[in-house]
Amino acid sequence: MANTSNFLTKNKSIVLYGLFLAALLFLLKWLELRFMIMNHAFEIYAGSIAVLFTALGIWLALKLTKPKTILIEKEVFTERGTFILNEKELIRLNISKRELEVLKLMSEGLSNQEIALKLFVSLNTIKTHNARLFEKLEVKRRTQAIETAKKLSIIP
Amino acid sequence: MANTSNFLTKNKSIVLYGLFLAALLFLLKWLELRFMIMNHAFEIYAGSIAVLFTALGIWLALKLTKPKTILIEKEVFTERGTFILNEKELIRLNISKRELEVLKLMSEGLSNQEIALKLFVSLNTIKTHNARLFEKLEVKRRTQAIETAKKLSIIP
DNA sequence: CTAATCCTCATACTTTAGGGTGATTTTTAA
DNA sequence: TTAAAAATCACCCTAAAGTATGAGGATTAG
Repeated sequence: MANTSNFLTKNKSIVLYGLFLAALLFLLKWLELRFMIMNHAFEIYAGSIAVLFTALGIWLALKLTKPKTILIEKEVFTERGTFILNEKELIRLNISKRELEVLKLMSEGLSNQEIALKLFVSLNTIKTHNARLFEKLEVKRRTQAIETAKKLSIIP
Repeated sequence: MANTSNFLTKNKSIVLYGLFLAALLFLLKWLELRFMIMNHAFEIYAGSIAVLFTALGIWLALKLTKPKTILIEKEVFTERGTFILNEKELIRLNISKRELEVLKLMSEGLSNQEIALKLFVSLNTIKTHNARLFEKLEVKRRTQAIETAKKLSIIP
């Protein structure tokens, strides 16, 4: 059932086109009879088909063309000193709140020991946070971490 | 040559009859074909029109409609203004060219060893420069030196 | 409930950074 | 030219940073 449904959904246009053709066949047969009687209906018939299928072609083209996606990077200038946290990057890099906190203090020039005291945790804890941060930011040193984080607007 | 001519003359009627039969067979076959085509000519004609005008419709749609585009605007925040080196501070703090050079590389996240290699000097030389820099900037660590220097517009 | 994160901490070890001291060689400016 | 500043380097030592591994408690999403 799921497969059928899926098939129908995916090939909706093709199915519709098929149904339309079937309907046309019936119409043809019916018109054939009429043709016997009305000799000059042929031009009208041909014209109708032309118009109908032109419309069908247009509809198909509009339905089936994939819209192009154009990414426009709009540059927004900010005043000096205006920091806007890039939350998308935080999510992308999977950086936790605590790690960000450590990163900030690190960028302010605090030593690991000072950060530990400020956050009421042990020095080892800060070191662990650092290691995780360096991993996530793909850097090797705190100075690089600060540089990268600033570029990504993770810290001011 | 004489033989052939003789044969044709003697059996003229038979040959003609044979030829006529052959012609008739051809005619029959041709009529049969024509009959078949005549029977279905209408459908073929209609089908041709349908296909042709479907194509025409598609072509029209693609030609005459603007290409479907979805614009995705991404805001990129850029800080207004460029970096202007604060020479007064450099003079005030009495920081030499070489020291500034080291400071810059330091802020880019390079280790002392990397800076030494880049500037073709020994690791000890870089350490000496650092010590002088920290003294002049009145800081204790490289991270603080970077912070302070950025605030003073000594480095970007 | 439970699997997955997150935060925490420890131990042991290596590497890098920084402090102190002293010295030599360029460069620069009076 | 000559003293001052700048740049270079060495050695020794300590402090801080970073790596690796393991592990327990708290929180949270499925």
